[in-house]
Amino acid sequence: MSSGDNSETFGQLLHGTARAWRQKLDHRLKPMGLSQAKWRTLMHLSLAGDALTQAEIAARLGVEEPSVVTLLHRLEREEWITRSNSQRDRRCKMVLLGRRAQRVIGQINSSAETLRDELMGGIPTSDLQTCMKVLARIRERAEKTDKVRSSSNAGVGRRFTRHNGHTKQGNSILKKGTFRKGSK
Amino acid sequence: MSSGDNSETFGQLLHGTARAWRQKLDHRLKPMGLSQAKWRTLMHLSLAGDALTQAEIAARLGVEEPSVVTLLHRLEREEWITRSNSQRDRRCKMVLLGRRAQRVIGQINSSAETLRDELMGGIPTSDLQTCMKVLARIRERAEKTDKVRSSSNAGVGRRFTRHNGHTKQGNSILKKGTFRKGSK
DNA sequence: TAGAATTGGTTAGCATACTAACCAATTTGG
DNA sequence: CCAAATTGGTTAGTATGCTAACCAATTCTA
Repeated sequence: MSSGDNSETFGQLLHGTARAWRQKLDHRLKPMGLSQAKWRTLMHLSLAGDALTQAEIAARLGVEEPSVVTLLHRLEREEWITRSNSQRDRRCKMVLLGRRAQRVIGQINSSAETLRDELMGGIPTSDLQTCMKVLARIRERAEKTDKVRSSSNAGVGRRFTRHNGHTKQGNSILKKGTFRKGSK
Repeated sequence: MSSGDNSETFGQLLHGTARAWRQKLDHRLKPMGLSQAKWRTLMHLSLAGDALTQAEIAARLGVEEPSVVTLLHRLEREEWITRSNSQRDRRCKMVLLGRRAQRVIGQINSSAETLRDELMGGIPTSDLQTCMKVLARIRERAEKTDKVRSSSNAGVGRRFTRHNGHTKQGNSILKKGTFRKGSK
């Protein structure tokens, strides 16, 4: 019982808050046929202003690639996005916003922003900054691989690798494991 | 572009941090055959020191009841818990820690606590407190039902309602909707 | 006290995310 | 240039969580 057992741990609070936020946003976006995961995908596409590959989307969303596969399938089925094969790299699929999304992306973003303002309004900016600093620090530590000896790449390395002519960014989630089998 | 669009929004950071924390804990607990969801369930049971109903567990975990059903199924299948029918209320199933869990609950908790210390160590206590205050405030707002007119129950009411002789606590997640159909 | 409402639990169906394993294309190294 | 490694994408299987709809037991109320 060494640490804080009174009331609630930081972790519980962190998860509960993230969950409540996500739920609320899902609820708000529902009438428009969206959810947080979908909205975030569209938002990143809109922000990029250009087609992105699935790998880039995964990196920006901070999720694994298989997760975006099904996510994009759903978005495509509902005509929020379109996918096409890249010219320069036949492995890649370029994802871009469909008409439907372009038409309502503004509304959607402003809905998310309204929520943001409702949830954070009135909280002193300095407190918010402290909070963000703390969260960033925790996330940074939590994202470090647990102890897979390899020393020296603790830094920020390997950003903006351009192989296909596509710009890549690695927005945290730094592809630690690689889990590829020998492929026989 | 009224709010902070530079670098990263608070929401992104919040979710990313929660996700990274969960992933890390899952990874640490994996060798013991657990995950965050399972560990949290066992922890609450251990903390209660007594059998709990599924509804109580749901409330403490901050998830919906159907979610605990499958969670408890998995925990039962792996012999972490046992379930039995309540004497006083035949609707209830009392859930309690199995031998297996009792034997290792200490280890598990200390594993979680070690992680907590690793992630938060070195961060000024006052910063942590500010952060928790901010999070609590955000969560509180996010948990308010969106505008379902019903006025007056904005307060903290309806806690520790005891009907079956079981103690209930409603640890946030305040059963807003109730979504019951007329049952014909 | 009988019917209505509520509560505890469940099932069905879906959304989101993960790991493991794999294929096809591209890049790298000798 | 060719084999090996890497990279982009996918499928399969699982975990976790949700809403909707329902049954059975209990509590409330007229």
